[in-house]
Amino acid sequence: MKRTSLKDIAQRVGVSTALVSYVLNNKKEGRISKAIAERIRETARAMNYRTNQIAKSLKTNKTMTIGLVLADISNPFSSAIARVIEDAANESKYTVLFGSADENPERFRRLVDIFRDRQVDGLILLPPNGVGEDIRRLYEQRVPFVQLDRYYPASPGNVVALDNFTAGFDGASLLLSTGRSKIGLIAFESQLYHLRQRKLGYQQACLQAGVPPEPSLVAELGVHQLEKTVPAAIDKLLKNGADSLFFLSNTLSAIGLRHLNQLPIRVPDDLAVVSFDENELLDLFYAPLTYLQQPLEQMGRKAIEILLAAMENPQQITRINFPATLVRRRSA
Amino acid sequence: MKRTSLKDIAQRVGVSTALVSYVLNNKKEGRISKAIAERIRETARAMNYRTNQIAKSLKTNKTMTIGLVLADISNPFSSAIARVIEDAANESKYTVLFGSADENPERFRRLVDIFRDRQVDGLILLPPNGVGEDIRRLYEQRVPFVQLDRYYPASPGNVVALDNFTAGFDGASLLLSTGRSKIGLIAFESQLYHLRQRKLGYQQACLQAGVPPEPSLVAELGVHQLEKTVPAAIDKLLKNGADSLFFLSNTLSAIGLRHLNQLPIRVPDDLAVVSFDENELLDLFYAPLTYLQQPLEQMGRKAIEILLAAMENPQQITRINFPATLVRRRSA
DNA sequence: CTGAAAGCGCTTACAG
DNA sequence: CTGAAAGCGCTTACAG
Repeated sequence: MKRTSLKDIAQRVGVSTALVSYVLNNKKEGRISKAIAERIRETARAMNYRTNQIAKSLKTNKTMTIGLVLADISNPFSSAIARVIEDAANESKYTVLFGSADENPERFRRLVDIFRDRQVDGLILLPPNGVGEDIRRLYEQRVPFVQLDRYYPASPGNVVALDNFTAGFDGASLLLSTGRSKIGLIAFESQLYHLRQRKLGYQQACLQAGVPPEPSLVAELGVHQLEKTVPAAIDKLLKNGADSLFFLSNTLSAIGLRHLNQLPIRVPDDLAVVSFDENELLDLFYAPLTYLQQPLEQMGRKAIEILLAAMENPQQITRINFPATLVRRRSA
Repeated sequence: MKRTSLKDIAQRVGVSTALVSYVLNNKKEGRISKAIAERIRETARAMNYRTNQIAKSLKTNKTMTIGLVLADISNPFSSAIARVIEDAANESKYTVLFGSADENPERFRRLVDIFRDRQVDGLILLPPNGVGEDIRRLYEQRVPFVQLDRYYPASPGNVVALDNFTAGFDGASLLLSTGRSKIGLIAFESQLYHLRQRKLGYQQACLQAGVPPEPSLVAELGVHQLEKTVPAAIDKLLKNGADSLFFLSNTLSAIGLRHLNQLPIRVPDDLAVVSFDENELLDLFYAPLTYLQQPLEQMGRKAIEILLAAMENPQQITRINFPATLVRRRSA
């Protein structure tokens, strides 16, 4: 059963496909006789006409489609972002293609290429390590894109992210202000700028409080086997005398909490804890976690807004850092 | 900066676009002179050629694209499925468009229409309430699709789902076998078939054990305001004497656990608990939850496999129910 | 071994 | 008010 095309309608009504196209797109309003227009619309409805977006896209050079490259859609942070992007994009009639780069530069490049081959109108990127040059090239090729959450500060183009330095600073400061001076840091060994900034913020807060950060209180973990490395890191930091823990991402704290849950240690009395990002887990822990909240909804919407603007006017580039909110609860 | 087209390459090399198309697609191998082929390939590389999938799709009537309609990408169950689908689809060179229907039939229809307008080659659907007729119509229109997880038993077409009746039966049976006879059921009031089946399984298990299911032990909740209704339901069931709780979905148990966490009741001694589906939360609860595990990976892959087969041969339809695995842990 | 030509389903500048 | 025509970037049956 072939889909009905403009031509089918045109033949049935006895007009040109041009005319059918005009009325169905509400172009040239008023310059087409009401009677004909009505007949065309009716016939289109009767024949169950739906426009072939592929054909339309080929002609107009617009696919009304956005490519979203995430770390991993099954991760709560990624999927929360995906939802915001989906809704914001839909409101402007865009559909989103997504892919998970899995912290793998190769996969990232492949996804970007696939999306470009499909002629997406723009890209929202949460890039992994090692693709700074690729981002730069996208910029030079005038592909509309915005880096979201994660970004390469040295690569040009639009950015929407957190003020990660301040967030790290605020998290550590809270701990320090409650009398903790041996803050254990659980971080990724990643070179990702936003993560580096969080760590720098933490260090700055310590220095400023007259508490030189000790390397023995810092654990930097690879992305793999976290189920093993996080508990081991926690044990080590505790052995080294940590009186508090600062998790620099929700993946780390999610796993960390499971471990803390089984330890004969009481949060917050024996150990204060602060984490990044929201997560249902943080609520269920017996001492609801204090955390730094990213304004995801705002950030996602801003990213789409900037992307749409960039499609119109590629000259104007925007780089924004949103402040995190410190949500205080029982753990610190 | 215009993208380079086949024509550009053809002109540069001095051959027809047809020839360029042939060599770049490895068609007519051996029937094209090595020398020319090599020149074409080299030029394509030099000019940074990438094929325009939109144009190719228009001609071939294949977009290498799959539409995935979920309940809500930000829900862990949806996003876990999305990841499996993404990987399985990618392995076969397909890209996936996704959308969240939000338990809303209108949104579901809109998403399906949008995906079809974009000429997706097939659809993976997790349909909400009230779209049985739409599914039937898709079937009649010979659109390749498979219902995944949720489905309308009366609508024709491919299905990949859990054996929900047996899963419900097994969950309740476990509770009964450990001496619990007043099983409180926390369910959705939804008419969704897979949820109904879970409930029927529970009832059947009770009956078979000589424990007539009491309506006062069953709570069926609307999808909204669960943050309030789940705790209220739990309180009610406990008041009515429930000695155990059976959550029919992970959304329900996630919220329920937060409430149980604050109650002066000990799991499993005072109250045994069983839930559906995996979730990090289930681990963090002080009594790790016993739950019915869906073979998501298998189900997702099977869905793609069936979908690809359906694109080749629309006649053959497959309906499969996978068994759930009862994962016993401390809560029951 | 290679090319001219038609056509996929649209849109749109142009002409009348 | 309406239509003929070109063209978006590909593929492919056909002819030579």
